[in-house]
Amino acid sequence: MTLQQLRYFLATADQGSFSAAAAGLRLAQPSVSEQVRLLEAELGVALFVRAGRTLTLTEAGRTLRRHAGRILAAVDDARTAVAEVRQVLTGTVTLGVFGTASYYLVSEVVEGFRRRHPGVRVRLVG
Amino acid sequence: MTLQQLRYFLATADQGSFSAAAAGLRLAQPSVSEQVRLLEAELGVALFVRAGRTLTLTEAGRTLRRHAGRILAAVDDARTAVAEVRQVLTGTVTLGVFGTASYYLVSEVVEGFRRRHPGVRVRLVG
DNA sequence: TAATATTACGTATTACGTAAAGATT
DNA sequence: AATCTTTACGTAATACGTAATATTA
Repeated sequence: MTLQQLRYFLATADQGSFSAAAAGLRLAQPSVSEQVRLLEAELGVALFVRAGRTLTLTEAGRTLRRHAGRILAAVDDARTAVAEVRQVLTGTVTLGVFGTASYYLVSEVVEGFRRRHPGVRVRLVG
Repeated sequence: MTLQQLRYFLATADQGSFSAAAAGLRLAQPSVSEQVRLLEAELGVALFVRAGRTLTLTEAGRTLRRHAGRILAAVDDARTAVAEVRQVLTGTVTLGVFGTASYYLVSEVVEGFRRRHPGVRVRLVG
């Protein structure tokens, strides 16, 4: 089970069609079909009932649909959370330091900070 | 971002080492390193600070760790839920039918049922 | 020097697209 | 006939392992 497969499955379930889902995902239909087929194979259940050209979700399909939505939402949350941290920890900090022994005193702290936050540029101004 | 990458990342964070994580996952170290590196590249943030041979999670890494745990748990939930449905909908139903016109009457219902639950074997006994 | 991480590179897997066939309305 | 799905197959991307290099305790 991959996130990609869950996305393709969800798009197909939403659209009720492989071709429509593929169009929305800007992919060829067979690619979408294949991934859904692989997902079904791994889970050991049919997710759709193919009756002619009409697709219907099975019970398993409806179940997975709910869970897939949750999973993909959690992935988006993760992205957002990390992006926010990156935002915060990607800038420049300018530090004014006065007094002779000061460099010594701050160097240790600054080094530790730099190690933990490599994305932040630390400028020391004497 | 793939589930695989999240698994490798989580294992590495838990073990505090690429080699230990790789051993646990029964993979070669470079494979694990590479996937984590790709994950960092996609997110645009370092997840670990490489200080010598010691790995430490960055702020972004700690954030992702929490979310990754949630995501992978949600995936397990999905698997379990689908497996339960499969369990229920993979058996044999034997239906005793009496009376002359009965087959006609039930056939429509049975066909609909079969369509919705292809995993269930339906036996009709006259 | 023993243990760990990174880099380099070849191989095997796999995701994708195009093309063709099958099926249904 | 037109639309959709599946099958078949070749190609490109990529995940993996082995080997070599670098780095540190």
